Amino acid sequence: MPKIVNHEERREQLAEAVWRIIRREGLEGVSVRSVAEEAGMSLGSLRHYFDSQSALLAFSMQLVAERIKKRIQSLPQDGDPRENIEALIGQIVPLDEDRLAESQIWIAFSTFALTEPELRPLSREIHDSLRDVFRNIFETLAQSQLLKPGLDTELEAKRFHALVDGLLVHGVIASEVVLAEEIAGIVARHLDSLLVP
Amino acid sequence: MPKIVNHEERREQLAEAVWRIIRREGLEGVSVRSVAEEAGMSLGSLRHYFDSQSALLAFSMQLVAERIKKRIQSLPQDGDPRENIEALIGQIVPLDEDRLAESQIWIAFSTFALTEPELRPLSREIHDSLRDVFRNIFETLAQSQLLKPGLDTELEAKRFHALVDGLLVHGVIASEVVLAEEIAGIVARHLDSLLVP
DNA sequence: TGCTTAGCAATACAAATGTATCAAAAAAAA
DNA sequence: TTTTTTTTGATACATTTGTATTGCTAAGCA
Repeated sequence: MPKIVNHEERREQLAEAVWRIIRREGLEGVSVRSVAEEAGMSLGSLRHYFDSQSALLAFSMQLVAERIKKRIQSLPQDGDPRENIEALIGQIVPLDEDRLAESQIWIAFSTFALTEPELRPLSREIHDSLRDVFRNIFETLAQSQLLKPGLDTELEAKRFHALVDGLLVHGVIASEVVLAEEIAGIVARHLDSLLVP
Repeated sequence: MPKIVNHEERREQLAEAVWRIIRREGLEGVSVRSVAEEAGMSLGSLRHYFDSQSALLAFSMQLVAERIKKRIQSLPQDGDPRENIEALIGQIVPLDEDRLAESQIWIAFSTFALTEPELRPLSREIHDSLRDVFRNIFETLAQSQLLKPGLDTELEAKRFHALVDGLLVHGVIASEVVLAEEIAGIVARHLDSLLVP
């Protein structure tokens, strides 16, 4: 057997190189050559781990989605419901540098996926699963009588989901201006308007 | 003097060709050749109207921004304040096919501008001017005593702005699923929660 | 009628790109 | 040590890309 190389690890290294290029130059800057150089390996090496550029992009997109998903799933579910929700949102919205990086990468991939049949299903799947998360939140809140009476849970879930994604976009577009506290404050205000005191 | 050709009109034709390609194939599909073909003219012709590809892209982005801006400015300001606001939002959010097209194009350009120093200022300018629109709305509402008491107008402006941009993104990502009435309903619900009855 | 010049089309060219091929290198297994 | 096989690097190639050049066309002006 030849040199022992952790196949999956190498693939993740390449995906992370893709991410760095996306942040620096956008998806237009991602070529097989630029990625290989960024990852410090040769073109032939990259080709050994990914049969095509689109396979590399699909994997890179999938990986960032998985990382976010895992981080969300590993959140402690103690604390009161409201704290749980704010912790969850804090994993989505760009409150710190890491989250900002992820948001930039995710926006780039999502936009790209709009016209790439190969990536679009994945993009939609992530979007839908996040929508379901919001649905669950509100159904649980309603059952626990924590929601103000008379609210349409389905509509409120969609409204909150849109607000959170809007904050994510604004955090990326105006990252020097939109402060983390601002985002947190808006989320807090929204929850105040929905939950019983 | 040679053949009389409306210079500006030709440039707009080319910009519209760019838009069609963006909708169909994304910004990656926009090359000087594909645009020339889409517009039904030769490469040399295109070059005659735009010195470079980035000039073409900058103009195309500027033009879509101007068209939206003009449409917003030409809105009748009669009707009660709430109707004015809903009419304004209706010009931003993808409630019909034309608005959906504009949203798709705008998202593509905004994402592209994140890493293109030449386009970024324009993107920020549009973002900021829309932010000011929301600010004005809420300041006017507050002065007219139409806002529920105790609201932070600055924060509410940002919250509404984020919600609207989030709805725009969701309308584009899930255009087959997110219905126009849904979007309108969410906006209406949000205004209900802010305005005095 | 001829002249001037904006508009246009064709061609060229270097650079970058995705993909393919192939042989060398390296390390485990025999 | 020899064999085997994954890993790696180099090179090649056809396409596509942005840009530049050059000459032709056509329409208004003298």
